[in-house]
Amino acid sequence: MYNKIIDSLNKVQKEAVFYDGGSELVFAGAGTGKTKVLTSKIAWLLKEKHLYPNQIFAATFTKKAANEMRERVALAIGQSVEGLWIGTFHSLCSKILHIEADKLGFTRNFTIYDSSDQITLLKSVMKEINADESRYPPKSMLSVISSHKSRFELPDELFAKLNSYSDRKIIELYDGYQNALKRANAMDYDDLMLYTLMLFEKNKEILQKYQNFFKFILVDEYQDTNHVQFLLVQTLSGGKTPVFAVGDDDQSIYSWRGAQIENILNFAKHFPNTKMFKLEQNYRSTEQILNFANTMIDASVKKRSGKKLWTGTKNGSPVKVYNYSSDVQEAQRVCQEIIDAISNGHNPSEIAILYRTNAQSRLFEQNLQGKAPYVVVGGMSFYERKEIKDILAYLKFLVNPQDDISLLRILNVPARGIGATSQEKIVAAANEKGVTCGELLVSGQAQNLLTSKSASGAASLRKIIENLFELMKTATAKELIQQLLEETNYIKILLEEKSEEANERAENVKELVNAVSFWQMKNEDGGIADFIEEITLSSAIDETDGAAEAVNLMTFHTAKGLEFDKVFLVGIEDDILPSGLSRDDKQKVDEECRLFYVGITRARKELNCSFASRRMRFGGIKPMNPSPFLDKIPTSAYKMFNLSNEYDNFSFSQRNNAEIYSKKVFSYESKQKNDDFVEKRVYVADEYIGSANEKRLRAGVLVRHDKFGVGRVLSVNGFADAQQTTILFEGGVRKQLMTKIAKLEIL
DNA sequence: TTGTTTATTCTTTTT
DNA sequence: GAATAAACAA
Repeated sequence: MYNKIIDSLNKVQKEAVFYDGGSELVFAGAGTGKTKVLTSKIAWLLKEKHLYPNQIFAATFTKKAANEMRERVALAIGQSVEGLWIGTFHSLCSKILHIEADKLGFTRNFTIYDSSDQITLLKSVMKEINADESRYPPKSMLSVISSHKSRFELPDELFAKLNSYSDRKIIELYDGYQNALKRANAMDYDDLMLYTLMLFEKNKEILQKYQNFFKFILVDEYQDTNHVQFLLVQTLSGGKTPVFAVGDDDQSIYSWRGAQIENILNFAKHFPNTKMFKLEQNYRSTEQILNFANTMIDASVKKRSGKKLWTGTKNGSPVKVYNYSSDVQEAQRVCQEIIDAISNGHNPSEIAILYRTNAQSRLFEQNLQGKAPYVVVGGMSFYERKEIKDILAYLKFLVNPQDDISLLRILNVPARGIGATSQEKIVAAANEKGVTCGELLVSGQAQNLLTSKSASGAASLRKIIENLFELMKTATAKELIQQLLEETNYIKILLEEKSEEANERAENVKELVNAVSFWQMKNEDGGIADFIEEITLSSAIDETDGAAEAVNLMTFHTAKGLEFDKVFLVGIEDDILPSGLSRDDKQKVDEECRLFYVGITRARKELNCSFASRRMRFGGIKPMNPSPFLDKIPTSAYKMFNLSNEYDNFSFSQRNNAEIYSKKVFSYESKQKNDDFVEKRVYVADEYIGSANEKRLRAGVLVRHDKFGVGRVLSVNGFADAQQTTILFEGGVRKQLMTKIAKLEIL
């Protein structure tokens, strides 16, 4: 098998795999066999260089990629690769930290806080130091903190170079947040890497241990590494261990998460005697799709390493670009085409709908519902649901009793009479005594602080927790969660509500038990702590069942690394792609362009892009324009279909119906409410008409032409250079003009 | 203290 | 439109 795989490599791929002179950087364009090269390299190291699996450190971007590579390596060398250090930076660091936690003042069973835990914790810190939430929005504070962390900027140094009050408060928050995490024996995502790096910097013996341990370091998706990750690789390599980095600057789409595209562009400077390889032969897409991608990114992004993908695959079908009248029509048409394709024998799992934001999935789901199997990857995950987070909070507290965030979440869940006032009392007492809330509760001191009703609630929670602590010593993960549900009556209380929603929640909780059981079968000696860590470090893509035969719906970001025969890129509109929040910053716009590029290059055989002229956004219908990225592509690179004048009335009435149902107007009896309904309806219609009054060129707008004078636009067809405007001028003169040439002034 | 309704705010991407 | 916060009633 090994020889067969090596033989199937092309010339450059072979050179990269067999190179034996130190660090390497492989620029691997989309679909050029990146994973193949990585797995071949690992197989080569094991087979030809006789390394042990545990001497190889390989960082990937998702767990799914790691698993896939592990399997492929095992297949190639025909034996198990147990012990291979392969995973995301987060999970690899977590593995090291679990071993070395005590050197950093944590215990082995520290908790990893997810984003909602982070917000709760930060908010509690803000309360403590009197930071106003409207002035310091927790969410944006967290992103500031995160970017400091990803650049390895610690609170102490930041305090040293302060200049204004505002800065100081933010660093105080950062500092307070870090201390609170430590008190809770918890780390956030950034901490996993930050603390590993700090461990290596502080403790040279430990660093040497790992440096001697690893004989080869591989990093996938190198363009998406942040500064701390770069430092980790550099430190671990120590200038000696070869680093094999693979990446594509054209697919750098995570700068908002701290990724530095400079890492890949400056790789040769950072690692001595780097050998560079460029993979440019694409094995995935048709010539038409590649041409579409290449011309788009060539024209839009200047700062690139520069490479040109090419393919031997001719005879593909042209890329299609559709202009729809509305988001509703877009969803209907796209879904109908998919349904037809499936009935013509297409495999649903080879079809994908990709969009910029998760919110866009809804209309597509509605139109596929009951007509075609589909999966929505990402968005609100199963583990983010209230009921699941509740149960997990119990489990997290049991694993790490210092975890106050989890304790406060379950303090009154299910309701046991410990409201906001009681909770504040406990928190205040804990702060005063310098202990955790958990300690107060378990020791029984919490009860003494409270009024009789709340005190008995606290006592019953204490009892539950003590029982579970005891059970945890002997029970399996599955038994523990079952007993937990039993003692808290969680499911029973839900079922007593007798509402559809509560029933569904109860079902979800049962599903969690199933998930634990299933996991336990695969991880026989794993404890509940391992289960929790696995799900907190999983991404949406890891959770999806690859075997499911279903149409895939996901964001451009989530789609990175995947490929499908038939791809629909929807909502390719200005203000969505690029996002309105990126529009003013050239660097951000470039990243959005690369995001579009990532989307395009997911397609193997067929690519369809679409944009709508109107779209429901922020609770209203807004006029939309095609993405400026489409303008950059020569019209010869695709086939344009303008359907913006069809089905207008249909989408109109459907929207009004949606309005009626969403407001539940029919459920109101009173006359007054019915009047509201009428008003609402008029309002909706007004918005449609209102859109024409905006300073945009579309039907209804008054324009002035140098020669023909003032006229009213009847219709606008096509876009970019090919866009034509039909105008009825004063005196009944009707003209069809090329927008680009006829300098129209919008009145 | 708890559950419900109303008001307000904020709308990107995720390990 | 949705999620969250605030206000209110019980």
